[in-house]
Amino acid sequence: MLNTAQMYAGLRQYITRYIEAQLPDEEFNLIEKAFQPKLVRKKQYLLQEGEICRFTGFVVKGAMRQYFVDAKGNEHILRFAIENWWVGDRESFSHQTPSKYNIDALEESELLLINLTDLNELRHKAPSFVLMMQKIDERSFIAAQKRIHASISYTAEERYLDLLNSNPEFLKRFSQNMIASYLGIKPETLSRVRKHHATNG
Amino acid sequence: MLNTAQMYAGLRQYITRYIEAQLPDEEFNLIEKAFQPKLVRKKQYLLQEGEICRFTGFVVKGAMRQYFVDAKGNEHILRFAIENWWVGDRESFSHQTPSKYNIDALEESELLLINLTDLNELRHKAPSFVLMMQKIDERSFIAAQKRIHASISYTAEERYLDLLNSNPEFLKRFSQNMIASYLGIKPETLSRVRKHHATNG
DNA sequence: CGTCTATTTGAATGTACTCAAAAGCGGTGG
DNA sequence: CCACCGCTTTTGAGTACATTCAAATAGACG
Repeated sequence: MLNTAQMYAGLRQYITRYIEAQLPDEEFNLIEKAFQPKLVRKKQYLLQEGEICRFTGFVVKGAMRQYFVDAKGNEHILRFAIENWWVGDRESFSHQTPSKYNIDALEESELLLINLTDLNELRHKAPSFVLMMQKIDERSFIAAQKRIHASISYTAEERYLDLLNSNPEFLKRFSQNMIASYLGIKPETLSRVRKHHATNG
Repeated sequence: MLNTAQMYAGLRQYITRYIEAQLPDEEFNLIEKAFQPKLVRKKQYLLQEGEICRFTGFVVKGAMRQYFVDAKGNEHILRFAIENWWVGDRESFSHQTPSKYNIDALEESELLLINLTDLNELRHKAPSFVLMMQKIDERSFIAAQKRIHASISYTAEERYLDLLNSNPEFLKRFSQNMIASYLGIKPETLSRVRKHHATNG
């Protein structure tokens, strides 16, 4: 359990690293004022399907997932968010429309939240923040594109190996049910894939 | 075949609509200077795998595709770009690293290209352009997320119906081979899906 | 310890793929 | 105008990969 000073320090460090430049105190003070700390306990929701996403969150500590439930009742995890990742439904947040997604905590998580009004204000007052957002958007888009690349051309086993390579920490941290859901396969299939991969090459 | 004035007029109209505000002449003059017209004939490449993507392009007229070739030699189309869309490999362009993708013209296409240096200059000099880019990034990310959503939870038929709904113009404009590749299925499967959908509901 | 959930294993099924061949379509040249 | 060529689309039969359903085993947590 972190105190608020530690949480804001985490955000500051993140921004500084991200923009690869000094972050002036006066800018960070504005940023600090705009973000509110929030504790989300395991299995609690930050967002539920049908709600409008009012916040974008920076994960200081913990692990969240964003998922949706399809017509057959199957859960599909779209993304995980762990320390130093951002969480929220971009579409719902920007357009202020109901979300198709649920976001909940896989572990007790400590977030810093900002709402759309405050974020738009920061866009005008804190150039460092704008730069950071630009870079995040770029990175998010590239990550999304890689995911599309993987999902349209890889088999279940290849997607697993790709994840093993790109985000090995996920495999240690999350249950196989969660990993399977993220990979777009069934837990039984993931189990078989792992067995096959362990015995063979 | 358009003259250059018509091409720049197309870009100006696009930006104006996108930012939902007036675009000052002095800003547009800067933008105009930064973009170079380029004609790409059918089947010609704008980018080939292994090259660094030096340009981002605005499609004034025509149709382009971005695709990659997997280990088995199968082509997978990541995205199409038609009139008023942007084309380029974002990752390669931003990081100036070799691209995994090919971009070629499905029809004779007229583009306006900008390189990274000029784009970064525009970022400083043309606020309208920055705003437009912000909105494009957001939109691209949301579109990518939808594609992930579809590819991890929909069957071949559902993906086809989703495309039929979201981009019906693609189906009129591109061959079934192209559509199949975009959907991540084989042409034979698409043919069967269409037959099934035509006879049944 | 007992309960609940996660993971593994097995057998049958289904969806999409591969390979092969036929049919359709568009453009070119005789 | 028709014959031919190349390319796309369709159709068929067999196959592979992943799913479903069911049951057994293993782990986690109170």
